[in-house]
Amino acid sequence: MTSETRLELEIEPLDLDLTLGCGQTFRWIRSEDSSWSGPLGASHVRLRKTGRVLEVRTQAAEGIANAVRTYLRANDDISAIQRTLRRDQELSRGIRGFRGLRIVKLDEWECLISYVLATYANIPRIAKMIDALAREYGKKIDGTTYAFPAHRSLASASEHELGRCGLGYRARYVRQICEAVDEDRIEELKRLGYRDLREELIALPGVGDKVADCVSLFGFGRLEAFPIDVWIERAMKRIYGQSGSYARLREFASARFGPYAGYAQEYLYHNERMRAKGRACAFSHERQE
DNA sequence: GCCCAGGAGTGTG
DNA sequence: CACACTCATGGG
Repeated sequence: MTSETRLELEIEPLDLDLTLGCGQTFRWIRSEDSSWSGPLGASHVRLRKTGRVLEVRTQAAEGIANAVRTYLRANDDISAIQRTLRRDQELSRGIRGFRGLRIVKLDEWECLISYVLATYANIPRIAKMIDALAREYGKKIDGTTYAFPAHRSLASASEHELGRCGLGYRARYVRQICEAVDEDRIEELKRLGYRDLREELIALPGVGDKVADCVSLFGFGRLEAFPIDVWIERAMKRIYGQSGSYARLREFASARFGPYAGYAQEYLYHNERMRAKGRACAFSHERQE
């Protein structure tokens, strides 16, 4: 007896394939008609972009328009961000093709757990672990979709039970984080500046430099965060000739990209991955050896 | 079978 | 500070 809601939004620029396709978030599924479906908060939505129109279909809920706009960071001024980043000589030639790549705003708790799971696992497996957790501990949204588990629900599970979702050694970290962080703690963290937030996140078991920056960026929306994984490390060396410790690379990125380092990171990340797949890539010049 | 994965923790030089 | 080793397991 639930009726489907259909609405149209305009969020520009926006490329769903680039934004939801790989890396930032792990729960969206692309259909053959190039629509994307996935859980958004407590609802299940289907997104499709035709021209400038973003079509949203969902079974649920008031406020879905705002939820989508928040999730896709509709208020980010991509043109202004790209104008700023284009001052970087190396970045300037390629980023126009990434205009539709937006940073997403994930739920803080979901993001924290997801990126702890993401350590030393590839993307298909990360998606599988999260899906298993949602199926086991998340609230059922509709026939096949489960919401990401709330803190209360995950906290009720033992390490062994969590391990049955295929988490491997990560089960212990999830268990420990459940003990160290609850909803109130998340609210406190929201009020911190990036540096303090980062410090508090790193203090958590299973959270190091990279995960702390991913959670700062995708969960807490701190656009100055610059997560450095193996792909970014390669890009920094290949394009800028930079290598060394995490702190050193982070300082380089911060000085170079400033308050929008997070967007620069996404552009570099996607470019490097496309390059590895042998596709046309934006910033192609070599600088190694 | 092999190699690698959006790393982190721990120990050592 | 830098490096080396381990962690548990699944995808490609």
